[in-house]
Amino acid sequence: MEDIKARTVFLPPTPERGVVDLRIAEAGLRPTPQRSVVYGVLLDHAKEHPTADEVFMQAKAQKPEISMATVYNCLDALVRHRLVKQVHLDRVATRYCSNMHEHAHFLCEVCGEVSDFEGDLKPLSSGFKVPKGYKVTQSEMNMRGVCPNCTEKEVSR
Amino acid sequence: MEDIKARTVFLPPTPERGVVDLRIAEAGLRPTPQRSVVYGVLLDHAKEHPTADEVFMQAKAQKPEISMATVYNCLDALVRHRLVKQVHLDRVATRYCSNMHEHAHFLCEVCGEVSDFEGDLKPLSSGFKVPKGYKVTQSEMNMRGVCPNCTEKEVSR
DNA sequence: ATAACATTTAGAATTATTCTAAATATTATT
DNA sequence: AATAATATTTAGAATAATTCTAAATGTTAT
Repeated sequence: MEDIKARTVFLPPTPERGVVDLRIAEAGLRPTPQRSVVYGVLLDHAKEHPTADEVFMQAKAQKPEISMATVYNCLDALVRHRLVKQVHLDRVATRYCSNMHEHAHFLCEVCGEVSDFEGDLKPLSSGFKVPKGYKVTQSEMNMRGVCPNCTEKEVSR
Repeated sequence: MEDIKARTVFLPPTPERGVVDLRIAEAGLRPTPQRSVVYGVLLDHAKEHPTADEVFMQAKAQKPEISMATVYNCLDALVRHRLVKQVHLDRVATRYCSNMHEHAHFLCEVCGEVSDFEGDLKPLSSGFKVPKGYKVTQSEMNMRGVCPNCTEKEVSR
């Protein structure tokens, strides 16, 4: 079945339009229509970990005048205000993630799909020795390998 | 002092030329002059976590005919054969790391310097729940924040 | 109402990376 | 040793992601 537990554990229900603006405001950002759309797209597509380009296309469907530059501006603002996280999985496009619960990312090297893994990113509890004097504000844990779907297909060759 | 423990803990002595070729061969790669130079640069500059472009410039100093395409080819070959690791810290250029001991990376958001932190990247020991069926072959842990040098400077303003 | 400031926009510019096809080097086969 | 097959390197073009720029628009403060 397509219902892989790892991908569903964390996802909170998508908030209604309006709540999105509230969250943006709470984060200390002015809730412009563009930011709402961009953040809304990310909340609706948290599982897919979309790239800036994918966000742009989705956003455009809702607000045809929006520009790529604005998407980048909004994404940067949302990241700075801790509403979304950047995911740096490989040499190509950065992905964005609106799931702010502690979790790691997994990239399937066969199909390219990104999944969420539960766990603690706080350096100490995750077993990393942060040397004295370093102030850690963000962490990111990424893994790669083969997802269950692709393992199955490989076996049946 | 500049001698930050976190950055020196892991670094093995740079192997002599020839040993470099041996290691490349052991990894199952043909040791071409270009690969030796590229791998040598990475071993000599492990602390700096250079980008492809920085590797290119260093390599060029030793072998002026080398091309950027070759640097990318070599880096990819070295990564595939597990002699070096890619470090994906942000939206810009990928960095390369010849230190294959278990460790995390830390990016100082003020000065941009990358440091190594000791710790275990194996998902289980680092506290991540890998769901059944996922095969993890590589992990990467990245943190960001402010390094001791920059914290000091900020305080003294 | 006006000034100051923030945000958005289109498009150009930049940067990192990949692709392409020819040249060169290496290894295997005769 | 000569030839064929294969792998690697090369320069440069092409692509893709991201950043920059300057003008237009929108918002907040005076």
